[in-house]
Amino acid sequence: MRKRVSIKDVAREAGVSVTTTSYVLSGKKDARISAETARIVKETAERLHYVPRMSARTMINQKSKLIGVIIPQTGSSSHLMFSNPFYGEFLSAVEYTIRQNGYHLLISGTGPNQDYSSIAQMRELDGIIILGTYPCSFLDEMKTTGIPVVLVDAYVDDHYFHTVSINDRHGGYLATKYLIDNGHTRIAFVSEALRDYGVHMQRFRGYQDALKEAGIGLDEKCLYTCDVSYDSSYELAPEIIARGNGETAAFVTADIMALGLINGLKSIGVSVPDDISIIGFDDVPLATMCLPQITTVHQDITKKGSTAAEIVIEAVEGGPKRDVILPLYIVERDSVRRLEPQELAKGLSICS
Amino acid sequence: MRKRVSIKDVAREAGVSVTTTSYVLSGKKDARISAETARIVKETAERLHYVPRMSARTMINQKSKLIGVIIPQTGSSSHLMFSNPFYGEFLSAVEYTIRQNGYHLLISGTGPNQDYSSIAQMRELDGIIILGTYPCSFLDEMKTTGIPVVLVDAYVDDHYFHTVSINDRHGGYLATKYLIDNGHTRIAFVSEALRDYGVHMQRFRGYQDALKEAGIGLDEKCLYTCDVSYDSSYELAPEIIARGNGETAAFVTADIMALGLINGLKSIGVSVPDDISIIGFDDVPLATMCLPQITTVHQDITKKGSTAAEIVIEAVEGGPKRDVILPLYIVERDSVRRLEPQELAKGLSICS
DNA sequence: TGGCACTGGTGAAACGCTTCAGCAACGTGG
DNA sequence: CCACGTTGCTGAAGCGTTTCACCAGTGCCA
Repeated sequence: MRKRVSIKDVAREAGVSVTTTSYVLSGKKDARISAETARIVKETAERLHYVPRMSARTMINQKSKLIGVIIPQTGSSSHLMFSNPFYGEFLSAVEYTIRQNGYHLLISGTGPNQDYSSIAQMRELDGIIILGTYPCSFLDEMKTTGIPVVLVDAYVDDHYFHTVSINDRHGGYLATKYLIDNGHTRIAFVSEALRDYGVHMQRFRGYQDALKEAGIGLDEKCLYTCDVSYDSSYELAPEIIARGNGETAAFVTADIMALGLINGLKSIGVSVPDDISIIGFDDVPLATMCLPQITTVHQDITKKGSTAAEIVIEAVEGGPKRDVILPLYIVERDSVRRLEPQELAKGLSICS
Repeated sequence: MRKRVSIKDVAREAGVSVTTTSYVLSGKKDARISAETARIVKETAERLHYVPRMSARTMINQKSKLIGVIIPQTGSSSHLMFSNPFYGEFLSAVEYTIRQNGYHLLISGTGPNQDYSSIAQMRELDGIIILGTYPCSFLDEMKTTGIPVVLVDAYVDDHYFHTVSINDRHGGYLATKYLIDNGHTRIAFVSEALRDYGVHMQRFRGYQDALKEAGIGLDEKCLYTCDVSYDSSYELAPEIIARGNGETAAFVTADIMALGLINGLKSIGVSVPDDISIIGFDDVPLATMCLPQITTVHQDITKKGSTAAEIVIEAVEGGPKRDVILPLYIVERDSVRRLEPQELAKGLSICS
């Protein structure tokens, strides 16, 4: 394999200096180059298939035109970071937006002993998009690098970071209120293990808000935890029934979990929404592909991705601090049933 | 923001030369460094949070430790490259394997006028994984760069490229034969538009093989085309019924399409598998999340991703040419119904 | 003709790192 | 005491770019 052609080769072949070649090819408008020379250089570069190397450019401008994305590892498996379709849609939007702006995307899942701030420095990333929540020490490290960071779906109160999110608390409130408005009073809350700064915590707060507003007491027995994955919530179904709390509805904080739960319940003879109503969160495409179609809190995942990408690029290019909150709303489908007044007293029949 | 610490800073602080510092930190065993000096240098580097820059290393070794992945844009949308859950699972496996080997992953979707060989050269990618099929000119360009390429799910007959695939033709054969063995003789074939070198073409060949073996003539009217997406196949449902070919079964060449079709049929009152049987391909997680659960041709997508990653890394490090064919098999679920002999004569009742 | 501005171009330094070649000091065997 | 190998370390070149500073030539005006 022969050596790759460098700017020197183009210069020699075109009969001009490296400096001139560089000026022509990098298209600086203030450089004084005659039209003829420019033509020759461009032609020569074309002919030799010259492609400038980013590594050399990076050394000089301290800009790599590379954006990093960090995606959380959900659950226990070490590399099923895409088990939730949410990530695919998000990533797709980020990649597209980044690319349209002349950047490229470097992705990394999260491992136990991965040092992301090192990766960021090693690769001289211009900016980073971080999805989900992480230990504060990690974010502190990121801060010291001085690289712009956009936090998505994380509630970290630090002026340094840009953020993109939805009002998860309000979403949780809306979901729960929707169930209440449909006559439910015993409402299970199913989510990932609650962590500070996480979206699930916020959605839980919203759940509490709606309960409180309706004068319904919080019953800790109605709180369930599982991984954000289909299988994990599927396996949760028997436990919910076994506990015998008589819930007539459940607010599940991710559609993928809602679907797992619905099918898990179905597998043990409990029907949604006949026996129990379920509302999800996210409105991933999956929510309409199954039966019953899932009533859920809609958020625009693609918009979330493209917004995060836009912000990080703006920040790289000197833009101001930004915090964007995207809208959200309930979309009514078939997984929630209206409870008639006379049913209220009875509670969930299968638990009687 | 202060200047980033470089190897010079470490050297000065540790009171040794840059050369010595480099030898210590890059851990060359043949370098002759006293234990004491090594200790001091390491300590200093740690204390200053020194992280070597890849761009500088890349210039010297001509190795970027960067692997690229190219994912096809499915359908007409410009950035829904993850509309098929297949990609997420594949990418996840690739990313994990790559990372475990000290590489990082650069991803790029496909755009209309994207020049990937330029990206590859610009970023000095060590290797590339290409998913799906592309115009030959594109592959030729990749070849001229001399960068190792692993083709996944593409039937290109060129010794230069490594490949990872399954026996799609055999898979198509098995799927079709399964339908035939269950008593079906009028069998629709639903796939993406057939292209040379593509997996769908191979699956079609398998479909033909099985038909021929069973003495069933190929009926062009039973061939349907749509995008590899849920929505596109959903919308195909009315057309299949409208054509009135009396198919009692369909072989759909991707699960996501199979699901779209099933639900599309359902929406117009046609039940799977009661009215029509459907077999899919891929066995994505989705296939078991819906009702009926989809009978399909299983392939190990995660394995496909990790294998592609392993091969590309091996190739980068001087490994031999490799062509891997992964196993596949039918997994029986609920979307195919056994047709009883007396039903054969009648054909599909709804079309009568 | 001298002074000056403008045009079109070049040389060389710099970015951060690796690595070759070489140097001084110190045994060690003859 | 010389020759030679070994140990521990360093100087400087070089990777492919960009960019600052400078230079030669030309035209123009006073």
